[in-house]
Amino acid sequence: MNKIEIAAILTDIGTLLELKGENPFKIRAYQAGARLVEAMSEEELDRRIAAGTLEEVKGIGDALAQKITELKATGRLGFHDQLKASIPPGLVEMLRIPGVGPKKVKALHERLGIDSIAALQQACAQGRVAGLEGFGEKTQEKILEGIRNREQYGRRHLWTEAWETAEPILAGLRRLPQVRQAEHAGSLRRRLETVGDLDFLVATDDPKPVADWFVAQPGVREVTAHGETKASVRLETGIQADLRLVPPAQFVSALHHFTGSKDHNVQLRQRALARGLSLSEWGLFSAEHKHGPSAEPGAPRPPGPLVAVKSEAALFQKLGLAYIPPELREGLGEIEAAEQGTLPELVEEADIRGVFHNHTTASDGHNTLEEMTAAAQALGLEYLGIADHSKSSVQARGLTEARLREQIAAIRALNASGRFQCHVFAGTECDILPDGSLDYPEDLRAELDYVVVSVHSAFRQGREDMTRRIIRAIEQPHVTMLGHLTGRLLLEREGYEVDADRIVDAAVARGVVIELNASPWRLDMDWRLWRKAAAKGLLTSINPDAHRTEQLAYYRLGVGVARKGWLTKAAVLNTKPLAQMKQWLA
DNA sequence: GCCGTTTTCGGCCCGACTGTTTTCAGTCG
Repeated sequence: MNKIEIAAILTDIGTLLELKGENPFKIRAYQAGARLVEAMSEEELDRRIAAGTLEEVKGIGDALAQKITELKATGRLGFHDQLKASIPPGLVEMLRIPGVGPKKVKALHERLGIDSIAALQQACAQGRVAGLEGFGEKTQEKILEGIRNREQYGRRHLWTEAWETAEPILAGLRRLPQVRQAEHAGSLRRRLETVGDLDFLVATDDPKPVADWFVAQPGVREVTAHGETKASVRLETGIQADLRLVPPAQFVSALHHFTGSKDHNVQLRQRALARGLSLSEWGLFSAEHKHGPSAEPGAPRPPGPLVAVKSEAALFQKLGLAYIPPELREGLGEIEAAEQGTLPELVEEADIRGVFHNHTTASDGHNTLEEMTAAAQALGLEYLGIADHSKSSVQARGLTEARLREQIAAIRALNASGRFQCHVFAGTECDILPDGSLDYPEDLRAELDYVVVSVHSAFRQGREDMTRRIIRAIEQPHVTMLGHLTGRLLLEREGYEVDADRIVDAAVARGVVIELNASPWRLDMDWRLWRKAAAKGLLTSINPDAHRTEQLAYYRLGVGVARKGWLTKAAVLNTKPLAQMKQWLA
């Protein structure tokens, strides 16, 4: 059983315990355990299990260590099985309805015998839910609405889609006279590959007109909250947007707070407490009153003196930390690194000098070689790598060997013509065949400036076969880089299963690059794997995989993801200027 | 269930909004 599966079971235990009404801190311990397991590499997990050192990880104690070990060894956990058997599966599903949490599910189940979404819908329609203590007409109506829209509401959104929705709203907010400052926050600002909802933050002394404007925008389908400090709407696309309104003095702490992630915030607040401070969206306060002798349980806490901060950097500094860029705020070790001064100097958009892996009309692209070159030059890029599909990708009009030779000649001629300053590298996206051999022979690969190798067929081979197939492919001569490691399409299709650790090791050993495919649907290899891979010496190339001129700019999206993966300029091949790039490829 | 330069027991991050209440529980982020 791998770490993802183990983490999923720990999370499931947490959910089931919630439905049982268990101690919330016990539930949190399971959830935290799941995240810790996920954040470990497979190797580290194996090593710790074998050595019995799981408990050295802060947040994993006796009970979790034993359960994780049992799951790894047997793939099962008696505790989980029993728990699962004691709770109807429909109850877990009911949790996905907005406004319905564990307490409500428990009440519905115990008092009305409701054990599925279908039964709940029926009970609401019959008016039985409104009569329940703690429920009412509005709750019943909200549940019905939530059931009707649950597919659309539950969906996450591609980062680009969220960005395109958010930008005009942010611009609108900034135009309002009452707005001093406005920013987006949340996973959009952290550049997570998918975004659940949009978070906007506004500094203002006069919140009401701003909130009123927000809920009255075109495209708002439903207003779910409308208060003095917060307004929430559901947009026509199903995406939820939250607006937070704070006085200008609180803007910094609120921006930090709503940028998150949750894990990062929890860790930072714990750090604040350990230093006698209390951190919330309202600012950084002295916390002595909380632990002082006069503090009574349940008594309202007057805030201690405010510790003034003018910027996020100053906020981190007050807590003894270097500035942590938003992309890194995932609670995955950035606070420790900021404390030790070992945060990386992250790659930036301006560092990118050229882009590899792009398609033309020769295969399944929509623009010609010349159009793509002109567009790359317009973006200020020094070089463009063409990589059309190889012959086995028939559906993508993959090039025969003869056609590829023609294309190489055309690219050489274009470079010689002097029509563009932007240099074009002749490459291919060569299929990795099911047995790990390559779609073009060695002599043809040798004629190219670079070779990307990718899997486009036989996705269902299984983890071991797929891993061996890819490793065999990258160990052949004249292979420059591996394309999209897992072939995933975000929100559409899971990637094929691979042992990323072994492939990374093989790539490092052969000096092969693994691409960071920057298409918004792919963003593959996943950012969570890059930090460790780069530490092993792996080089990446941020590749737009453009099929039309506008998509060349996807490299910017890739830079955001590379930053999430802690990558520096030195870890990214296509930050090299043209002359160095030519040398490197020679 | 986890954890300890206050503690091996008694805490565990913090606050807003809604709806159902008349002082607060549940949900959410």
